[in-house]
Amino acid sequence: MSWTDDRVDVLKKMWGEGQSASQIAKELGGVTRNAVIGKVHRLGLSNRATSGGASKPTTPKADAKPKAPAKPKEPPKVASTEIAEIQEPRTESASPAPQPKVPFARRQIIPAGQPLPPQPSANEISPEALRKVNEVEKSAKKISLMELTEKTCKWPVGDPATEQFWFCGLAVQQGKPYCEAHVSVAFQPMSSRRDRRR
DNA sequence: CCCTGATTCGC
DNA sequence: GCGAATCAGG
Repeated sequence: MSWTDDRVDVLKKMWGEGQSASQIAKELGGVTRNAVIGKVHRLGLSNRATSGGASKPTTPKADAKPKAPAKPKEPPKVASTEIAEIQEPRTESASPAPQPKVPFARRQIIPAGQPLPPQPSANEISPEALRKVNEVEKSAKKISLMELTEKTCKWPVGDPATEQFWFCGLAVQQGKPYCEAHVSVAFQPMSSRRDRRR
C-alpha cells in the first residue's frame, strides 16, 4: 500500500494524538509499524510526548559489530526550535521559583487578597490517574487470589477481611504487576522527561 | 517476552 | 520515498 494523502492525514492525526506507531499501523492496515515510523521520520514530525516506548540517548559504542557497520555520521544539525510540550503536572518536585538577583528583596511579595497559585504537593497523584482508576475499578474483572496470573493486574480492591475483596484482574502492563491505570497510581515518583537527542 | 521509537540502507 | 532489519531501551 502507498501513502495516499488521507492515509498520511490519519498518520499525522494519530501521531499527534500520541498514538503509538503500531497502533497507527494497525489502524491504517497494510503497513507495519516500521513503515509508520519511517514515514513519520520522513515527514519530519518526530518528537512528541511519548509515554510507553523507547528512547535512545544513543550510547556510542566503541565496538563495531560485523553485522551493522556504523556509518560515519555528519555533524548533528541543531534543532533550534523546541516544540512546547504540554505536560501533566505529575509528581515532579517543582523547582523553586527563580530568584531574581536583587540584593535587597529577600522574599517575594505576594499581593494580599490574591489567590495563591496551586502548590503542587509532592505526594499527589494526578487527578487524571485517579479518575482512570475509578473507572477501571468499575469494570475490573474482580478476580480472586487464586485467579491471579502473571498477566492479571494484582491491584487489590476492598478489605481482605471482607467478602468485598477482589483483585483488579485486567491486563497488566508489561513487566508490571498492575494494569496501566493502577501502574500510574502505584508508581508515581518518576522523572517525566528524558532528553531525546540522537 | 512484551512493547516503544530510531536508524540504516538496499531497493 | 519506502520499509524490513536492526538497534536501543522501557
